[in-house]
Amino acid sequence: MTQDSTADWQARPRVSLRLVAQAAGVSIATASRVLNDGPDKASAETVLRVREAAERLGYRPGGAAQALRRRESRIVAVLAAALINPVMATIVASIGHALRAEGLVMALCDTHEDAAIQDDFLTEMQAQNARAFVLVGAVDSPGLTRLRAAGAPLIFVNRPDPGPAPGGAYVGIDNAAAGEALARHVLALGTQRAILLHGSLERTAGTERARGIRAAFAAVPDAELIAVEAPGLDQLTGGLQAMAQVLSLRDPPRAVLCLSDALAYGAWRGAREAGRQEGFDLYGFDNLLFNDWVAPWLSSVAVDPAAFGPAVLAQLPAPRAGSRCFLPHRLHLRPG
Amino acid sequence: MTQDSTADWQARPRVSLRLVAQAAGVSIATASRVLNDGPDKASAETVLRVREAAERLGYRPGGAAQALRRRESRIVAVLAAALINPVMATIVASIGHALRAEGLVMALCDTHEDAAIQDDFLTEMQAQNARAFVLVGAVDSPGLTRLRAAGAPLIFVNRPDPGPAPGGAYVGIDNAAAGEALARHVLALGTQRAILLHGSLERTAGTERARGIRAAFAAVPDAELIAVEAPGLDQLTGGLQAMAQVLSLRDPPRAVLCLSDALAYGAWRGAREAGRQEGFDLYGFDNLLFNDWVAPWLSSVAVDPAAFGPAVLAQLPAPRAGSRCFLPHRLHLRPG
DNA sequence: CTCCATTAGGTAAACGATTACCCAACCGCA
DNA sequence: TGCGGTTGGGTAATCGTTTACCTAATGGAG
Repeated sequence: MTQDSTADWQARPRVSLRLVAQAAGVSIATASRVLNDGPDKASAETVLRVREAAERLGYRPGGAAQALRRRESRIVAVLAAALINPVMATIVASIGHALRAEGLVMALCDTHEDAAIQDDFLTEMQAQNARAFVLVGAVDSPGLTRLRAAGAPLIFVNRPDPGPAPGGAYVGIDNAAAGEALARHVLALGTQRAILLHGSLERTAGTERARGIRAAFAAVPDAELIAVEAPGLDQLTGGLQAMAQVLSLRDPPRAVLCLSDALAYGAWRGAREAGRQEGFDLYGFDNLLFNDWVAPWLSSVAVDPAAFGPAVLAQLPAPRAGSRCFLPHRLHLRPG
Repeated sequence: MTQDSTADWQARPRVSLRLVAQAAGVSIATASRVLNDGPDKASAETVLRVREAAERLGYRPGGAAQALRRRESRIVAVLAAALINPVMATIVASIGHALRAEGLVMALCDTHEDAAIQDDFLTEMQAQNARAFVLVGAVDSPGLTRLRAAGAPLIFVNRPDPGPAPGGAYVGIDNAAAGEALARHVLALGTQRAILLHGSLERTAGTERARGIRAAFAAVPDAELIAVEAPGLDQLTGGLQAMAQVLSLRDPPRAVLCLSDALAYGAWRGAREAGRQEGFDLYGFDNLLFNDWVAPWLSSVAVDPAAFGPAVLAQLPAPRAGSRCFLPHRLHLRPG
């Protein structure tokens, strides 16, 4: 009655290794060896015949069968904390691009900073024999702990491992150094007092940025740093509300150091709606693409997003726990 | 010497169906039937035993083996034309979320509007037995033509099939209607003359938006619409350069209708840098998330990005060629 | 009591690739 | 001529699941 279920649109029969081998007049084993192990495993003439047959038939190795036999697929699991954040989206694009150049495929999930979603995806990807796990903004979760303990290949991007002990490689800027550099620049302008506008400090990147900024301010006698917390998960709204606090200060400092551009966007709206946008100098992190176009008032710590892909790729073969690849950052100052 | 290669970190032995069957004291076949075909294929007691065993052992079906046997994996190929565009990134996130709720996995590729990259990914995904192909901004390409001809499940999102005849379902706004609505609004304000600022009209979405706008203007006697083309692929830079043209007009119209918010961002920068940002009313499409925060001067046609995921999902089972699912859009006017 | 239909579940053949193992042919050398 | 080493390539097992097919048991009808 019901015959073997098949995606009906697929070309039948599939161009399988067997077909190639038949066309070349060799056994499947030989064909596989030639195609995978290079030309040293067979006579030059055989190599040629097999290659030609594969080419002619348009052979593509079936991903599923390969993944089954080698216990490893060409899929790399990539988790992003919030694709709504353009900088993460760009990083993800860069990673995807680098992976594809190696013949790998990016499976992507937006975790919305939710541990349950993250774990769900990690488990699913493990069931798919994912080759590695790239976490662009990981949250701590039981599933992550499990993988860490199992020694799975983990790469943390842009936000170091949130766990107690780092379980994989890190790729991203040196957040503490970047924070310190930003703060030093601000101080060098003669600033004595500044706002540190931060979101939830549970995110490791933010913590480190704040640490660097604090260190720089602590190094200058009489310099004062007023920390203001932006409430909630949404950085834009949080920045807006935090700015309200700042505006209510008796003598608010001019310099406002935001731990991300999104916070700065929110803060700027707050200032603008109060008609006081001229009263502040805003600083951020990430240097969102649109800054030059619609937020020229913002200075920001910039990283080249295209640098992430190759850096992640470099860690892929064997991400050693605790290894860190720091990408260069620079301060992108607002014109004028 | 070299033993069977294995991702060494993987828990060995894998919790396979055989293990579950053994634990439940049934054959593999029975276990599979219970887990896949529902409880009607075995006695209530057997069902219970199998389910319990699977649960206890933490069984997850191996994606590779499933994909091999059923010729269909749980992977859905998603191609985005430019993840750097926040609206596409958000749409992609929405699609990914909806897919995951169905137990599907999103494999993502940023094509950069490049036919070669698109084809490469399509081919690779076909080799992985992808269940469907979702194209968020497709370009025409030989590979796409091939899939279309083969009757592959194609879903075009946000930009209709660029090919001569639609080969899959479409999900997105009714671009022509949206353009017409926007133009009518502008005309209703008493505007007689306006700029139509467009990028390359090879993109189907843009073409349709322009068509709608032109239709609305044509319906009003004496209304004048001046088309200005933004050169190049980068809409931001293109908008900037196009605005230079506009600024050089003897008596430029106040209203500037841009076919995307990115173009509008570029145009605004052009106006601002000339000190003439007060002289124009800008309109766009997409209503980027950041508009309310840093581009309050922009009115834009908005769609709820979260609507894309469910709509795509609805088309998934069998995307019929030519079927269209129009998402609602509304005009998001700038405050004041 | 016999016979047929139904149900429960086991057996084994796929799916497409990789690879351990084996065999045959050939080489050079004593 | 006999022998060990190398090379080229075939055979078959295996990865984990699905499912066509078969068997045995059970129940009801005649």
